[in-house]
Amino acid sequence: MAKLAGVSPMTVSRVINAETNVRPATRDAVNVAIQTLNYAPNRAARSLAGAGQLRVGLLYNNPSGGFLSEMLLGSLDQASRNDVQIVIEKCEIGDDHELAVARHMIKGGIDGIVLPPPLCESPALLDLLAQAGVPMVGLATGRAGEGGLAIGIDDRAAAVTMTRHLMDLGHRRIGFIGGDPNLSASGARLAGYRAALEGAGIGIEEGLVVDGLYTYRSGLDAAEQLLDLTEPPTAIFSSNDDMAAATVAVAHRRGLDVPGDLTVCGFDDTVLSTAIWPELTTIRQPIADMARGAIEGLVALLRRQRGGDDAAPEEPTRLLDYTLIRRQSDAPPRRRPRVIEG
Amino acid sequence: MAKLAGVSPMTVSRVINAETNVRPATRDAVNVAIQTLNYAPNRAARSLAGAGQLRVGLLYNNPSGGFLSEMLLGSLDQASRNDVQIVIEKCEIGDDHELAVARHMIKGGIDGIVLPPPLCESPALLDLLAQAGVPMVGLATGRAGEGGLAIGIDDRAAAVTMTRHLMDLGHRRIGFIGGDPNLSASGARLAGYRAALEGAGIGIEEGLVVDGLYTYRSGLDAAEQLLDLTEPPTAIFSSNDDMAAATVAVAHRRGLDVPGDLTVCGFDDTVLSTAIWPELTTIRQPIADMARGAIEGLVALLRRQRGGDDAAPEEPTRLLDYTLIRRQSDAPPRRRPRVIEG
DNA sequence: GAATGGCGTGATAGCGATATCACATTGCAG
DNA sequence: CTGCAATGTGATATCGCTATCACGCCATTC
Repeated sequence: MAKLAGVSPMTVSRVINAETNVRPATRDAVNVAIQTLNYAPNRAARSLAGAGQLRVGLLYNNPSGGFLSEMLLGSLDQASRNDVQIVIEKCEIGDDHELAVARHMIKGGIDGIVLPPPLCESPALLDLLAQAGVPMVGLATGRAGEGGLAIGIDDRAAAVTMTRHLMDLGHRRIGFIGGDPNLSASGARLAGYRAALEGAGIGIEEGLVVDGLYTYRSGLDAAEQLLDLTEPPTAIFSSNDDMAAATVAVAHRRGLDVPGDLTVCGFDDTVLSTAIWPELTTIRQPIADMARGAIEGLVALLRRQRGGDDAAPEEPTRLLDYTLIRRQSDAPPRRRPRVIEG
Repeated sequence: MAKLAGVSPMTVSRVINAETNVRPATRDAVNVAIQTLNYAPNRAARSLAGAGQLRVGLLYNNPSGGFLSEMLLGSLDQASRNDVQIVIEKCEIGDDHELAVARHMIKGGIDGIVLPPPLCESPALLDLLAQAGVPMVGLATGRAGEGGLAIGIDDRAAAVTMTRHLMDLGHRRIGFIGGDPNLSASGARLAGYRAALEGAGIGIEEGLVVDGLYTYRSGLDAAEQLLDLTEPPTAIFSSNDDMAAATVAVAHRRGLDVPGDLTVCGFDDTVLSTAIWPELTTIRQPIADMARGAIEGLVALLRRQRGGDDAAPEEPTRLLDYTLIRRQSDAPPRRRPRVIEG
């Protein structure tokens, strides 16, 4: 019994059902106990006692393996806590395939849905869900849909943090590889980069900003373009790890040492960032925590609805903390080109 | 209540469960009532009172993101089909941390456990589980523990397939980067490589076989070693994708084109294999299917046990099909070193 | 400073079945 | 006719959770 650890029988139930009227401290205590005991509520007892089981959908597109597994881990963990059934489905984007899959899910009888990027930014999909009356929560995004929830990090602030970090190392010519302009996070990251530079009194040089698409290949092209400049940057800040990894590859192919000759930083802290050498300095998003929060928020919303309380959530978008993970891909710039003295 | 019609609460249960000690007259009366009321017992209540739901643990160590997410996807899918609860936990290896986590799970009351590599090859862990009487199933492995199940691919045959593929392209000097010798799969892959070469009448040159540890860094070292040979290989077959990716990086750093100057192949088809350029030709294991099979097998075993039937499974280890995925990292060898003619 | 109201928490009573044991019956031996 | 199995049936506790209401505490309010 979780009650032994915490000190309450009923309160556990409240935590499990993501009810709102539990003091955060108490909630945490219960959660710790849950984790410790590896506790999972008994379905039979729950449904016997009343509360039917909720089913939430998780529709994903094609995030990196690291993102996907963290998302799954977090969702599952929280789902088992809340005794929510999770229905997972993958979709392609385009040809309205995402809509077809979503319709399928809705017909399957889900009560709510979790959408990671880029799906959480598809207007057609959001419309469909709104019409079907299926509440949704956006994962790793800053923008909540109509009446929906969102959970993510402050991308702009994170980009500012990273850019400042590079300036603190002494860099002044910092290249930036942007992400897919259709995603709001891309704009936020670019804005952060700009703001940090301007805040330091360093002008923006448009040649140092190159667009990518978040893919390794696009990173290859972008890096080539930056390193082809007559006065190339001493550091490159890439909007995700895949493109940063590509940048490292290009640098190596050109005989540049990373981080000796070129500092490279990524964003997202995916597996890739530690799978290559040197390992990437990057920004870590707490994906698993976001997923937990997404499920929890959705459950709370659904239960509130079920209880007849139709009030919208007070705080539709929740921001979690990000972390700058420092690894081996950054260093101060060399003072000047290497010259053999003698 | 059926009892109103008949006149008994408990007796109904007896009738429903076909117990013997009910007088025919009473039984008939109850049956009539059942028919009249169109009564059906409540599943939730029954399982609450009697047989509980199965819970199986999934203990993982630190597989790549791709492996993890596929494993999760497959397990979940099957778990929801079989109405099994899954408890997931991560552990480190060493310091007996895996044992501690396993004990925790056992105390948490799991009925069986799924173990991906390398955990499925830890003797201490297998011992612990055997003593606790927790059945286990090994995932992506060829070796079943004592009385346990295993599901995987035929690593040796897969390595033969890949090696033959390289020979079909025209390669004769094929380097091999081995994996952690503590895992049985590593030995099987090496054996397959050897068998294929010998089968083609090509002798094994020991200098072409280098040990790695499945990590990117170890791949870096191994690749350097192979390419430093006075007569380097024209193709390198690496025991996993991480080391293959490292090999590509080393080749690029040395100005070698992949696959023009060097063919590189991996094993596992992890995300990494498509995250880099050129994308890797590799062997795909159907991880999700394996996970499904693992859960399914475990549930069957547990239900059989619970039913008192203590017969061991007919077929403790199941092999699934692998696939050779051809991408852009392989090509026929160049006839001879490039020479400028003129 | 007493009254009021909101909020977090605990106490209690089931949900619909089964296990277990106690209680009638009955049958038959002594 | 008494005594004691064997047999059929009911009473009760219990499974693990949630609904509901009552309680104590604190912050308002006048």
